[in-house]
Amino acid sequence: MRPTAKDLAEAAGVSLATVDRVLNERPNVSSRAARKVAEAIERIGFVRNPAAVALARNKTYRFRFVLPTSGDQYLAELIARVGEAKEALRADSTEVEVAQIAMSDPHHVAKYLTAIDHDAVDGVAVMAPESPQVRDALVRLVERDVKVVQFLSGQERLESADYVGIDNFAAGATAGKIAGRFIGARPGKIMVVAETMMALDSIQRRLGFDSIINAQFPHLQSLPSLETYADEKRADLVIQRTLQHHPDTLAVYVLSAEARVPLTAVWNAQGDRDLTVIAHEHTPFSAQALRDERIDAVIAQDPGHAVRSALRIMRARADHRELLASQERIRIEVLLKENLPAPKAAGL
Amino acid sequence: MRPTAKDLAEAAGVSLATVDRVLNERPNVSSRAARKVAEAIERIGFVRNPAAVALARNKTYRFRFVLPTSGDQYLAELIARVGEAKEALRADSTEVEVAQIAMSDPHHVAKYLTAIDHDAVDGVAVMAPESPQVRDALVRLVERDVKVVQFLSGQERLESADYVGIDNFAAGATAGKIAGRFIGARPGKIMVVAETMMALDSIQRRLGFDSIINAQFPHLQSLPSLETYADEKRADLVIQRTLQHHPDTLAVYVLSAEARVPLTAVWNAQGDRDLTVIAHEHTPFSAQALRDERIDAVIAQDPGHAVRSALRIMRARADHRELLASQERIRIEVLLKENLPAPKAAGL
DNA sequence: CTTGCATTGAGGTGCGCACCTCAATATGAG
DNA sequence: CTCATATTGAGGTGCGCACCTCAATGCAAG
Repeated sequence: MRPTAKDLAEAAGVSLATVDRVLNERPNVSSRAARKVAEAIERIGFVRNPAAVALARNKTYRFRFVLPTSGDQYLAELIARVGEAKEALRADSTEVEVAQIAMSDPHHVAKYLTAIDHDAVDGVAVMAPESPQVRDALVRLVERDVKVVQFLSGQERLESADYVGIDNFAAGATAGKIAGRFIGARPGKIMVVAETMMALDSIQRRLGFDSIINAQFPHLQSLPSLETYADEKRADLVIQRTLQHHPDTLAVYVLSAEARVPLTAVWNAQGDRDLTVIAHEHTPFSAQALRDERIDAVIAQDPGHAVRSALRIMRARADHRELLASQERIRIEVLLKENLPAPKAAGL
Repeated sequence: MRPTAKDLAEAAGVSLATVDRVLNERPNVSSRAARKVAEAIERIGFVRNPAAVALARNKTYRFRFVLPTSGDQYLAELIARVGEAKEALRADSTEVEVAQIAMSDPHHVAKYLTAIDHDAVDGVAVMAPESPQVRDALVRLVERDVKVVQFLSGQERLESADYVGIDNFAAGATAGKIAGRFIGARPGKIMVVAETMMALDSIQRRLGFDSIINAQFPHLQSLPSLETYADEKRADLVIQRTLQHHPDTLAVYVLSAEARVPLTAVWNAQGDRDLTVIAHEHTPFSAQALRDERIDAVIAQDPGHAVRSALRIMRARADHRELLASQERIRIEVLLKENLPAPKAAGL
């Protein structure tokens, strides 16, 4: 039979009350008693019954995802996954909500984060661009004992918070390797497009990409990043111009999650060129383009996994629990037409 | 406040006892009462508190992984992941164990499975080669109300059991696509090596591989499968002979999880040829070879994910619970040197 | 009407723990 | 020694549900 707290008290030679004080880190425990209990825990292999703990605490956890308003397909996918998790966690007294706020003004974001109070929320997963204001606001959140997860965003990593997402340098390097190997021996140029190069993740992907192209594919030259600013007309213009100026363009690498605007522009302007196309994130658009062989490869991070991982982390932190690091590492996935997940999985 | 069973009874206009009968599917409930309760569940949004259920049931779950004895590195990795899960689930009254049995004789495997009794085990995850005997034994296990998961193995899918693992045809197709694109325009041959082609998963991978090579890379020819039977001498021999007979060999595709024997033979015999090498599964060996650029790409299925998925499925089945299908789909991962996970993740 | 069975309700117990109160004892400072 | 404070123990309550017993009611067949 599995030992209970009562058994533990007996084994440690103390009362149940003292065991309770030790287990829940309450005050007024002598170091001698604490040691006795700790030793007994090891000796009899005591493990708290999480079900009983949850029942007795009768606490509801409240976690919030703070996401941008501007909605590309990847964001929509992300929100759908949060919705799924929300349903799945309803049983576990865990409330999950999404707040979408404008990310353009760092002060506004910081203000929003600062207004979050510890009583209303146990943890937040924040997807916001890098800025000192936001970083400070996150630090203050942590100080108020709100668990913080830096979520899929190119922020400087905080010591006091967890990060969920891929290594963007490595993701860029992966894209570079695929591009180089897919292109083959032909010399030529690679067009690199981003929504904006202000974002840290775009910068890191670019650096990773270039590091591989330069080191391993010297016959290829990656052109300066084009920025679309999510503006269709501008994208058409700069992309068309670039393709004209560089007739020897062999490939296109889209750094941002939203590939629709730049790639539509590319397809309009490419003529009869054979371009190797690499984009980021699995979305309905990128999946269809993979199937149509208009995109050759997609570098992706699974949004469902990211959401669940963020929730597991916040929950574990709230309970002062350890977690399985290997499960929380988000993989840099390489998606081709051939290993694309089936669109709608038959309910298993 | 979240509604309890008591609230549900009130809302349904029945007693707690009847609610209990309905919720736990006990006999002696009129269809009228059942309807009233079901309606009230919808109306007030009642959800059982899993913590309370777990506590009241006070049941310990027992799950067993039935794996082969013969140990390649992937199997070792798998067993290590089961060990991790075992530790993690200790708190949740869930016992996880590994049984390694010889898989060479289907009768022996079937006998082992048949000997498992319902009282001792709630679920088994079986990794065994296809055979009618094993399939029948699994069906009988299901009939005895043991939850069965077909685990990472090339078995004909049972209707009554879950499958955890990748689509091996798609995995082979992915390998084919990578091989074709990495090789480029040069015409030549691809050597295909397997431990044995008796295994269904090897066959499916081969079919997937060939389908892509034939359809998309007509300048490439994939040679008949070489079988090593895990015999180093034999591997050396057949591989050396094949390389001699086909000087225009451009790539090697190793179908089996154990790539060490065939690839060592290849490296010994390749001379100054530049070969594109594709293998399966992330192991210390394949990871190191990726880093050394002796393997170009690895097609992998995450063993940690597979183990956790199998456990989640068995647990959900035992509780008659639904589960999130998207979480249980094992991805066909493409690993390059650039997106290889860090060897030892710093504890997060 | 009576008998037998199906259905329902009332109520109790226990799962393992968190959290609380109150009294008893120990320890240290002065 | 005396008082204040720190430490400890005993005991109770409740979390939400599963599982059990027993009595009461319903209903239908004979």
